[in-house]
Amino acid sequence: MSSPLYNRIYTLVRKVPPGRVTTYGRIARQAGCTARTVGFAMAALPAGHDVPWQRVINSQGQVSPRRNGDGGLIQRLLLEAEGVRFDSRGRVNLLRYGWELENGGLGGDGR
DNA sequence: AGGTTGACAAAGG
DNA sequence: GCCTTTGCCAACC
Repeated sequence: MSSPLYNRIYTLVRKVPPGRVTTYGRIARQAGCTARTVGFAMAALPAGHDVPWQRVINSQGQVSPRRNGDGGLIQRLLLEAEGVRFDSRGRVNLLRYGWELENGGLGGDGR
């Protein structure tokens, strides 16, 4: 958090409720930067944070396999534990679990 | 100061 | 539906 930008990103991610996921692009737009920056901020997360980084996925609804082999698997398990259902391809239905930041909690879709 | 890489997004084939 | 190219911003060499 050496930069207010990162702090902004972390704050936005913290606002994501359990059982819900969001995309890098949405956070990036709210944080005032691009998706790449958000991804980098997640990678730079220090140990002992309160940021549910696992709830942040890409616009494709898939978890991004970071260089650290087990990370993606951990993320998937954490989301499943929160009630997020993955399809056979390891993808999440953003229309159902996608959290709309601007609305402060959406999900009204529900199938 | 310049070039490459990276947990991405959007557009095109 | 998938894969490829372009653009993006910040960090690392």
